[in-house]
Amino acid sequence: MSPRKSAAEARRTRERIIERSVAIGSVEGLEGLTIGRLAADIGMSKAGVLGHFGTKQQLQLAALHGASGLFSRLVWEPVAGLRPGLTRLRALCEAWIRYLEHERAAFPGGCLFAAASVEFDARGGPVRDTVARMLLRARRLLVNDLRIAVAEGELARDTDPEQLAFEITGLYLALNQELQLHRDPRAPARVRRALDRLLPDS
Amino acid sequence: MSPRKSAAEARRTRERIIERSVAIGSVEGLEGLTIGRLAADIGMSKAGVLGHFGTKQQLQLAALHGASGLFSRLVWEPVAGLRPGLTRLRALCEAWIRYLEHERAAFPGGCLFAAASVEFDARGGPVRDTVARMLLRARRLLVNDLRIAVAEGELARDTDPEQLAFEITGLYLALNQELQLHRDPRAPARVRRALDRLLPDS
DNA sequence: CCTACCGATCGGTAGG
DNA sequence: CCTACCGATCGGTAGG
Repeated sequence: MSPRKSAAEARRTRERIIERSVAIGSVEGLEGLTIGRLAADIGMSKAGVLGHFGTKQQLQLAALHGASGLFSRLVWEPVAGLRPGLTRLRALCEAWIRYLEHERAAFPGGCLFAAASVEFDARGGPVRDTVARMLLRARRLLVNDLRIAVAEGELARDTDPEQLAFEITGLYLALNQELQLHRDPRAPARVRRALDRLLPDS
Repeated sequence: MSPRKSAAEARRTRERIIERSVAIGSVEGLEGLTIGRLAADIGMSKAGVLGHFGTKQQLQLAALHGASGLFSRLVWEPVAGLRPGLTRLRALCEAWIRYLEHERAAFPGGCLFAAASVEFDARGGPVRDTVARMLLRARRLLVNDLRIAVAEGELARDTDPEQLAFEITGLYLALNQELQLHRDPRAPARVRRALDRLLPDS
């Protein structure tokens, strides 16, 4: 029997569980993420894992919030202080590419949001709603800087920010598929070429 | 005890099982497609279902081949006879949009290939390989007509067919996500606008 | 945080 | 194509 842990230790354990959940979820999906497999991976009992979250659904939501925090820290925060508009937008897009390309430790199965999106898109419930909300929030980062770029005259006046954000989203989905399914390392260069055309110097 | 069926009846039963498997797999994924659920849906016993395929993996492969046949019949065959090059390419793209937009009966959870791609991209095995092969085959349809269009002078000489096919793939992935996850009916129009820019009249 | 346990369901098999 | 069954694993709970 393990001794009761302090609140700080319990929090650290919770973080470790979430980190593993994100990694497993990216490979097996958030439904394929089972308590038993997770517990064995971490070296805990099922009840010990579940005690931190209550239900599997709460664990799935915690994994999504963990992945969202990773995106914020690795993609958004490094560029948030740059000049709003085309400058920040380009840096954001580049950071996003690197995130999909290099975060194999956190996401061995590719972007968790791309995976969870198709896994839950035909269901109801809080997991699906959370995935949808987080993806829209990420897209809003694109739309926001696109609007500023148009207002500042950095992009053509007739640019449709929502349209362009949709197309950029497609590039990231294609990038994820190309890296994960086809293991084609040329994909990042393809995205950069497409972005150069979508976001031209005016 | 049901009487033994004729070979023709058995074949029809097999088709019915595959049709349901494609629909369930599009919603629950090909792992979430369980023999028990499928059997209950069809009104058969588990052993009766499994007898047609042997293993779950063979059932998954049969579902993929069924969906591939659907794509051939609904997307490729109607345009295959058109003039190769830009004409056929545009018709192919439009048929592809309608297929994602309207085939809710066959794919209530969205395109089975998009779903299976993220579900299996981090694993090995024949299901993953089959998904990858089928997606590449579909992309080859795009690349093929893009090459012809360039050779015929219908697209700019410096067009990169592989690059353009990659970008079009991204549009379809974004379309699938937008329709399934966000339920946004404006998505098909967005894809058409993007395609008009990617495949301009020269 | 653990052990011990619950009913339900999983993929699959035997035998007819 | 069925019934009856297998061991394994699922999410979750009781109790400490």
